[in-house]
Amino acid sequence: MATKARERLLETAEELFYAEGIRAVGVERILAESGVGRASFYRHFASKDDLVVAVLQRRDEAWRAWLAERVDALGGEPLDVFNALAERFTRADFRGCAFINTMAETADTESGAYRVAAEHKERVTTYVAGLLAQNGHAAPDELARRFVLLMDGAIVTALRERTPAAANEACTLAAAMLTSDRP
Amino acid sequence: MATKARERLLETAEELFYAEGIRAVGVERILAESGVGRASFYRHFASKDDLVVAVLQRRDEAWRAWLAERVDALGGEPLDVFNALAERFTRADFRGCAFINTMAETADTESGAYRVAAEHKERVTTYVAGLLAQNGHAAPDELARRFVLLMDGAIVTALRERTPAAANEACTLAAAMLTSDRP
DNA sequence: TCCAAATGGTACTGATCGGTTCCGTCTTCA
DNA sequence: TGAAGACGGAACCGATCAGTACCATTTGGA
Repeated sequence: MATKARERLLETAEELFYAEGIRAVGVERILAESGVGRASFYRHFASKDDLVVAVLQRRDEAWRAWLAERVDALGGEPLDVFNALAERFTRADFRGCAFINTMAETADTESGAYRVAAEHKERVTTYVAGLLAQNGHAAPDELARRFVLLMDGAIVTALRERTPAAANEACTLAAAMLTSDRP
Repeated sequence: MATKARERLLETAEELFYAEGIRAVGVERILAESGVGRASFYRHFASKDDLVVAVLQRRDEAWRAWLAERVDALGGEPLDVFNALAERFTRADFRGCAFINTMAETADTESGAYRVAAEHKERVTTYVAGLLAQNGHAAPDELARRFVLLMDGAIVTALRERTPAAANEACTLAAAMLTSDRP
């Protein structure tokens, strides 16, 4: 067995969903591109929706692990999240935030996909709050909420401008917020 | 003729596209909900993509007209754009920014839909720059870019939190940016 | 009043959607 | 070596997709 079919399905689906959108990618495409048989697909996932949820959960963990790793490598300060984002924005395959995109194209807020996406943002917020607390900032929860607002604003801006400039601007705004916090 | 078929198609499609996503809404649905015949649809629009572009152009103008009207009514100061947004966020049918959503679910940056969406954001930026210049702020173009970043961040945050709180937070960040600009 | 244009309804196309079923093959481990 | 399970391929299902063709009706203007 080359690679496990399930793993190949998750990898292929993640790439395609992120690049073209969840609804735009049919099961057919995923099967063709992954080389997995139709029957095997439905042995691993009850439905396409199941696959979508699994893909998003997987990406949530990978994304947050990546962020923590990059922030740590860049110095471990809260503002480094924007430097990490700037790196993402320059990637050729950058297509915004997979979770924002999911919420944008998934109307049903009760669906599994929407839930996982919303949860991802909360977890990122929690991570940023920890980072802020760790660096001695007061009211880390409130600051973290604004950090994520700036991060999402930067991501959406980068998606339409296709340049990493937005990361720096958001960083500047965040820096002003932090300094005004403790003069 | 009750209402012109074309107008009914645009209205119905705009509602459905915004509420459920462009790809999620088929031509069938639009016809059923608008009461327009299939043939009439294709007499007015060469394809669904044509309708999508027309809907987005229409919404772009309506949205910017709405923003200008609200800002004017609220006092005409740049920060009022966030108060206007707060009003939008409380609407029961609020589902984020139609243009961000369009870019999120449209992978092809060359498509008409993506182009109209990206253009919309530029026009909003231009409007905000004018507002800033009108109120005597230096470097209005640069400030406007950051304003729109904050607006988009607030919209995305409001979409997932389903509360208008993000508008106030973005407003606070923008206010800090303006005051640090001229002390 | 009469005619041309606009309209709504229906039937149809070929393609694709998500999902089920069966079958022959390959891998893994005892 | 043998058996069990994982696998890929293909045929098939009903539903829906965007789009076309034809026809009867309604409308607005002359």
